[in-house]
Amino acid sequence: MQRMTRQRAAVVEVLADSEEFRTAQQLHEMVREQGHSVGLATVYRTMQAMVAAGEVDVLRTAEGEAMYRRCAATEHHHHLLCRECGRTEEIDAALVEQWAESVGRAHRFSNIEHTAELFGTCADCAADEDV
Amino acid sequence: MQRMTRQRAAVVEVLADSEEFRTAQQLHEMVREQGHSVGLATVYRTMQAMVAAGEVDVLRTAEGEAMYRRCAATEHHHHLLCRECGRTEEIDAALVEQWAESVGRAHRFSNIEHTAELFGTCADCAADEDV
DNA sequence: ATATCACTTGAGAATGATTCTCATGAGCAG
DNA sequence: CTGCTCATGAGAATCATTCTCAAGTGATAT
Repeated sequence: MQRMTRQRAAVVEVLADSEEFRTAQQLHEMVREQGHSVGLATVYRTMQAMVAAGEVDVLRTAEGEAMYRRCAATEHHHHLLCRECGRTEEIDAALVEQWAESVGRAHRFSNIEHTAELFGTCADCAADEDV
Repeated sequence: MQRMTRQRAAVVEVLADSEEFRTAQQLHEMVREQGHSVGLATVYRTMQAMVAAGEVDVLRTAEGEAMYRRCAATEHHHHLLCRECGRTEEIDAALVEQWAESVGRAHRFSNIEHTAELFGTCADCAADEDV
């Protein structure tokens, strides 16, 4: 049902060019820097649709802000995010899945979901701070 | 430096009587149901202070809303939260700590922090649904 | 008990992210 | 090309949270 519009294309393109997680606001600004004119509401709508379609990852900062990133892997996974530069590593976490399952079972909870994100300072940024 | 005021006492009491995680808004309402009059801003301020002091746990719902709960354990830990009734299990997650550390090291990230919460349906609520 | 004073409070304004409204615009099937 | 329907955008609306600042009140010394 999704129509391909100029706006949607612009948002998708910016997202595709970006390695890291971005807030909707950042995406909006990036799109206009590219010369396109797209409403903020449209950025939000596009992100919602893509999240629903499993085409992007979402995560929440400690402040509760949503961040989006294109997502190649369709399987469930987690992230390690540099809090300085936003660089993101996609990490495999079979361990966490197992942990979640077993803890859930131990407490007799069903239908377990979980969130898990790591934040840190990447090697490059840590080096910069020594200056 | 924390003064004990009527308002702060009321908030602390409501929190103490509550087993589960509550939003600031819920706490505010509960306090007034108890007959006390406390401003919403004060609830937020009190929660901020208690979080800083490590006396309460915070977590974010998928929608980015903050929820608070009194916290006996002073050590770092995680939660398993029933999405139906809000019931909370405090879980030990030495495994997750180790995982976070080792993943961080593997990617040469320093100063690792992490979030991890589990959501599910507890046995009681699962039983109710069969009706 | 009293005065003192810095820390608290509360009502409402301010902020910031996100969602909604609705009139207008534009894909796309026929 | 036409028409129908969904998409868009500007701004209003919503929601959680924080800020502002005048007025209130613990804690402490007197």
